[in-house]
Amino acid sequence: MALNEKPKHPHTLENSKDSSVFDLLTPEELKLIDENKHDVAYKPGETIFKQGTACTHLLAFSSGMAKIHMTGSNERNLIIRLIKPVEYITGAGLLGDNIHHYSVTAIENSSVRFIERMAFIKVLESNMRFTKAFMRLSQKNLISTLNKLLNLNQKNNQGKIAEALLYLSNDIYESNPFTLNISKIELSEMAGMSKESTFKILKSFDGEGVISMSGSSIEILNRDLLSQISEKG
Amino acid sequence: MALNEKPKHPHTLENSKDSSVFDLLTPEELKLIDENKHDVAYKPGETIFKQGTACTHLLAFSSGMAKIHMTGSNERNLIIRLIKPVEYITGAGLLGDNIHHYSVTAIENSSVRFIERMAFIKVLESNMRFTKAFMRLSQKNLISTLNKLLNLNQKNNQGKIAEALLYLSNDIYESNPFTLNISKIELSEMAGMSKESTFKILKSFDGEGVISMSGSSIEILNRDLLSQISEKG
DNA sequence: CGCGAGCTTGACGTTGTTCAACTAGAGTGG
DNA sequence: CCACTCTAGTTGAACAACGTCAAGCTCGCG
Repeated sequence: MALNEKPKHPHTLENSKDSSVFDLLTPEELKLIDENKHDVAYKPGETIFKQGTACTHLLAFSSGMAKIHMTGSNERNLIIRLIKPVEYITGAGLLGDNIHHYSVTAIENSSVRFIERMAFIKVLESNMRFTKAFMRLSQKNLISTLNKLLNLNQKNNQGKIAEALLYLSNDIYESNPFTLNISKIELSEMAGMSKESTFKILKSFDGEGVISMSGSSIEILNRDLLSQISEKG
Repeated sequence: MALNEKPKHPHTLENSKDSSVFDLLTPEELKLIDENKHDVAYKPGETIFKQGTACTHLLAFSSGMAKIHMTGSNERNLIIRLIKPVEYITGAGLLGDNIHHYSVTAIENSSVRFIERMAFIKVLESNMRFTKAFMRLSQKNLISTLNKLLNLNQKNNQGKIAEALLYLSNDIYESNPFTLNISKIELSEMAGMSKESTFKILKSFDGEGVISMSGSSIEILNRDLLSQISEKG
């Protein structure tokens, strides 16, 4: 937390209201974690871990913002979702094949706590409330991935952009208007389409009065219509 | 198992070699499960549970075959994956919001064991080896969902069909040639595209000697080329 | 017998990607 | 300090991919 020099978006800090599953631990368990962790600070654009590498630590994302993304055989990039504190990241392989199945890259100055796999597993073994809370978090991630799968597959490009804008306003920035801390190219990678299509659709939304956009700041003017576009898409 | 009158595809039974996580339970734990379960038999096409309904049981899929699928706001259907025994199904909400986030429908005569949520949670609490094994299975599901997300988003239709055929041959039927027990419309829902495109691509693969298809039986003739199409797609 | 579902094919139009060209700003090295 | 380069952003035109529509076919079932 102390590592985060000057967060551009103060709301990321407010979100520490998301109570951490680690609050469920006993002092001894916290001590075990504490003896088997290290903290690292990242600047925007820096890779926290990369898809395909060995997965040996649980990540506690403490401050800043990051993106979870994947690369397929065609070198194109898909952003699965954005990460805000406090979030725990397993790389989808921590308890299985010990391989990271996606990459995580910092978007803002961020601090991350790396907790050694065995210490994490020991705590899982000793604290069932923690384990159950952790399983609930995992299920939430699965649900959001399933919804993303459905949305990207079934919606047209307008629907995908509408969806992405609502996601950013509701879940990430929790404000309206909001200022993007990701490039519009990254927005296109979130929506799973070409950057050109993204620009054109944003422009048309702006022209039709659904949103108002200037530079990287966006205001949703007609939330109902945007929701409809996202639904019908 | 006894419920499955006449499986069309004997390989589904052979797959009981997938050792069940329930083998890790003690006699007392098995007794608890046994006292809080019921078994149901399904015919092809019957709904086992539906997206949006309350999620109160863990499903142990014991015999037959089924599909996990989702429906979006546009009424179109997407098949997430196929289910063979033995597999455990949480509806993605068993430990979280207690809502099924996808539907499961039988493809063949199938038998399913419904285990009451609280009995399952009690066993989780009493048996950490079981819990860890269960978490590993959950991560495997997440990984396959993430890969599906990437594939459907980044591959062209030829690549999607190639992928689907390889999945069916390698993971589902574990044979070549194989006979589809799903319709080609369902194949198109697996690949996330229109049925017409599916037909045309299958026909072109057949014409080019990549596969040989007659009715619902398909043989992969050039696995390397099919893999390449799936990769490049 | 008739109906509906799956299947099949071709024509057509839309959507969305690709390509190409250009601007602006940030960072680099001479 | 200027030229150079690289990336993000922006737009339009051309093209390809894909979905939709329409028509007809077969088969199993009521």
